[in-house]
Amino acid sequence: MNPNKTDKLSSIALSIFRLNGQLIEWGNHFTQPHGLTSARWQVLGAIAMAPQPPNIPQIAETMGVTRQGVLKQIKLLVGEELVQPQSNPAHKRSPLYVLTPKGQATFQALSERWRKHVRELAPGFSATDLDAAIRVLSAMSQAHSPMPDE
Amino acid sequence: MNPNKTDKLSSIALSIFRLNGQLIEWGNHFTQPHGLTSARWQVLGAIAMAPQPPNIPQIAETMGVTRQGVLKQIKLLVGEELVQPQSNPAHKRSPLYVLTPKGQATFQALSERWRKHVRELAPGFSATDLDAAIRVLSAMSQAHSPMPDE
DNA sequence: TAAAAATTGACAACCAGTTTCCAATTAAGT
DNA sequence: ACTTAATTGGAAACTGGTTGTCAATTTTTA
Repeated sequence: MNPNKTDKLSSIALSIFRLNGQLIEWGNHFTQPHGLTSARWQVLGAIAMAPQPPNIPQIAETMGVTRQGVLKQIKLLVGEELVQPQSNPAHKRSPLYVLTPKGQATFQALSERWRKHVRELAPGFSATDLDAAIRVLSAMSQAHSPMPDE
Repeated sequence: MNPNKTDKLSSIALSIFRLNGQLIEWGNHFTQPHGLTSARWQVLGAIAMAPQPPNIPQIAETMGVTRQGVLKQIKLLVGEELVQPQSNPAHKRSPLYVLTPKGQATFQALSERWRKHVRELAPGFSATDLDAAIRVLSAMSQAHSPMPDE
């Protein structure tokens, strides 16, 4: 076999960059009919999937971005009445966020469309390949995780 | 049927987003001693690896970004004297770009450090897993490639 | 060959993320 | 309990990408 492992890793890194751009672009078109973007869809999902209503740093943590990045999207989502702050008994300044009924409806509709899309894609993939890909991505993530605070 | 495959694809999509951010961040630290960033390193690489000196749209094509995005980085790279425009016989307004000696030295040093880094990582990965990951990423890329111009 | 279409660089406006500050709040240490 | 440290929202400046528009240049086509 031709490219050695180091070349394969390099090629995967470049694929990640390219695919990230493609997925964001694709998601922008996908969510446009619902008045959303890839970024806001992700935040909506992080709130919807959280076991408890999360505050901003918790959303940022699960998404792997900074809390400032989440903050900007949250303000927009609140403005669009898809998300609502909820007073936090444990922290006066840091509200918890929940989906409004409109937000729930939007997220549910998007989830349905997304699942349908992925179901159509799935037959093109082998389950063992997918497992292998998950192993590789998770190991790369581990290997390039942020430095311990210096 | 295999209801797991759809979940696996979803989880891979989220991994892509997270890993993209991590790799960019990691690359910024990695290239900082050379006065570069992830973005400029990638452009430098696209020029270094091209079989012929490319113009801006060609660089954009191989990187999977827009020519405007490349344009901004190119202006910076030219300003830092890592890259040089070269008059294009075939197009008066669209120069071809080559690395300056300084640019070659920088890219070579970075390549060496990168290969070393990846060689250290490689033993943690199975070659068949890497091949599977490449298949998955390439299929996902195919499935979400930009719509044919409408 | 002349006219229409596509390509290209340049610039501006925007989106989504980052870092860097700051002030308010909460948590920890003594 | 008091002081200090860590967390948090907020705003600003910056990076790196996008789209859109425009004028200059190919390229195509009629």
